[in-house]
Amino acid sequence: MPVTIYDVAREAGVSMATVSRVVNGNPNVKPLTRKKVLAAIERLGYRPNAVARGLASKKTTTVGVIIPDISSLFFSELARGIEDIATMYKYNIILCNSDQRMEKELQLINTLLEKQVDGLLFLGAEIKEDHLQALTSTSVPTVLAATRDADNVLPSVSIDHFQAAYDATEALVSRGHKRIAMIAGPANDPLAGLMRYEGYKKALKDAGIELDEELIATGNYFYESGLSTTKAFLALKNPPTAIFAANDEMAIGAIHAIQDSGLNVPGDIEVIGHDNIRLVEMVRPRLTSVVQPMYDIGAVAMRLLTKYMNNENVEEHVVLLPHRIEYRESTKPEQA
Amino acid sequence: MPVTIYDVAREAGVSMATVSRVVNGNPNVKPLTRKKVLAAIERLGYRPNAVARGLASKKTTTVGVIIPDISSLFFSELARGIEDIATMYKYNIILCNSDQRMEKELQLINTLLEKQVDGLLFLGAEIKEDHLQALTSTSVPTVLAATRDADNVLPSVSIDHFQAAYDATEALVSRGHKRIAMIAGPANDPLAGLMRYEGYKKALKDAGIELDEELIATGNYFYESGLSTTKAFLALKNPPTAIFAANDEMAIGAIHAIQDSGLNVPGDIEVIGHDNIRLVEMVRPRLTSVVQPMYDIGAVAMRLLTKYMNNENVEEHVVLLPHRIEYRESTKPEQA
DNA sequence: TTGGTTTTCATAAGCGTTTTCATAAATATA
DNA sequence: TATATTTATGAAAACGCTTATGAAAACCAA
Repeated sequence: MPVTIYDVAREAGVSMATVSRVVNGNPNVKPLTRKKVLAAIERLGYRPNAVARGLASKKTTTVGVIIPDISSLFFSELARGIEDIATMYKYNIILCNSDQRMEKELQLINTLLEKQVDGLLFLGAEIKEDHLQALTSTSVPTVLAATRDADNVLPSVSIDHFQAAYDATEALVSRGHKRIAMIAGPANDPLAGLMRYEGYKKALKDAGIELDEELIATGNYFYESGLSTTKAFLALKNPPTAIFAANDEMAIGAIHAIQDSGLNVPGDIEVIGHDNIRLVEMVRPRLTSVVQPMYDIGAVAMRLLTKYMNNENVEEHVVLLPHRIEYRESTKPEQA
Repeated sequence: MPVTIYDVAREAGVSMATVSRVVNGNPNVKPLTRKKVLAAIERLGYRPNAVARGLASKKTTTVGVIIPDISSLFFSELARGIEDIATMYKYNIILCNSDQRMEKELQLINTLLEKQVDGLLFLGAEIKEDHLQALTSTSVPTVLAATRDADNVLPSVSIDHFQAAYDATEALVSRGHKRIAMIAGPANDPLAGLMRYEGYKKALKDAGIELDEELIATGNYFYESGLSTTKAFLALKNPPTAIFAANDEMAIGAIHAIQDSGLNVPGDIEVIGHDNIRLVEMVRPRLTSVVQPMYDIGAVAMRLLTKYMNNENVEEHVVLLPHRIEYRESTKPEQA
């Protein structure tokens, strides 16, 4: 029923091949012919069928994006970066939520490959052997965003989580704190979970501060867990004087727990978060946070992927974006 | 290079048709044959080509989603609802950001139709004649989510914005307020902007309160605009005693502006927001807000779309989901 | 057995493009 | 003018699958 390239060809009095050339901007078409074809297209309201094109050309101008949870402030910002660059390079995005469940992740990889995506963007936490297996056994280029496989087999774009956490802790140390608590992420999250914890430990060690197990809690990145873990900290006989949370939501939970107990931030306890999501500006006091450039990670990852899809040369397949600390009112000015 | 259905057929000693039947779960295959085919598939690592299938079957099991901005807390929650239901019905999502720019919206509609999506979900603010034109001139079913066209031509899922705003204002009235300010949305946003404003006006009128232009500000839905408009309110010789903001982010901005000026919420000024995004729990005092069930809107819209795609019967093509007010600490308990 | 059903499968015709490949037309070169 | 190049076009073969159509096989009742 819909009008096809064949209809246009007949209407314009040329062959399908010529119509195809016109549609695809092939220069080898006489201007007059091009005009006739364009007129026919207009007259008939022809709309090229991208599926047929995909079959014939073996390109879909579509990339698959596997993301843990699009409703998270963190990932949705990343997704926006991905989509903007994708649009710039004329790609569309098939977006899938994985909830970090490995089984689902593997299944999604498969579905997306069935759909013949030209490339794959994988966001998640842990990259296991099965992931590597699935992602490397295809010729479809893949880039990891905001994560990294242990052996740097796959191209990836992220920040140096260890160093970022080190810097955050160090900032607290340099403010004279001895009892610095950490609300860490789950240990099965090697980067945002484990690496940040390692960075924290190293910073303490370098400062000659002994690790106190009581000051380490594990959260799940949600506000609620920041609230509850901090309540527990405050109940200690010797509570912390500073808290570093592995992400901002938990940090905000920490702030509220502190305030709810009648204490002051940063007066009594200083708090520093991680990621610098938009929320940090929407709390009082506003949250000091390690800037993780989510949008840029998405954008750079997508850009990197386009290079692989075009067989362009790539110098560095593991890119670490810079991080920094954005100081706000949840920490005191550094001592002179 | 990749293995095709033909390879599987040869390997299993059957015809392509039979392989196709097995892959698609057609029951008309002898168990033994099915087993042979499955074994061959396994052995060869066959992965069906969805593009070829799409061309042959004229179904892509893909739906297009046009969304203003995925990085917004509001829309990303909606998107999650859409995606979950889509997954449930075996559809994939092509996600596109429109930034509410009409030109881009129209272009995206076109692109998605080229990609032969089985259905279209459109989220945005204003539905103009051009949108209607583009969306009704195709046989691809479309559902509007979180918005509605003026004449209810297209299927849609949303809430009754007028009534919701009425209720919110009325709640403030019933608490004895006479000077109730509103931070409205842009007037070119017919539902969340205009309708909520109308609801506010009507509630005041019904309460016999005269409209004071000074107490009406227009924001852009961002935190910053809540902050600045409220600062202006506070500078009035006769400032408001209650504020209704057209969305939560602006309401939170309002709270902080009030607190920054040394006043108390809800003691001096009560604040009520709209949408009930996750943020409302992350402020002190926690924000009273009109619940707009974003996730459900997305989910219901997607479900509705599946019905159209399957030619199922649909009783009501314009669905209004219920709203309610969730009371928290930014408002005082109702007077006895 | 016979004839009628029902199952099970193979053949082959699309689906709407892109992309060789070959040829015709136009232009340049000698 | 004749020949060599270049440029424009068309014919037709993929691309990998679904889906009539219809034949063969298997089953059943009489």
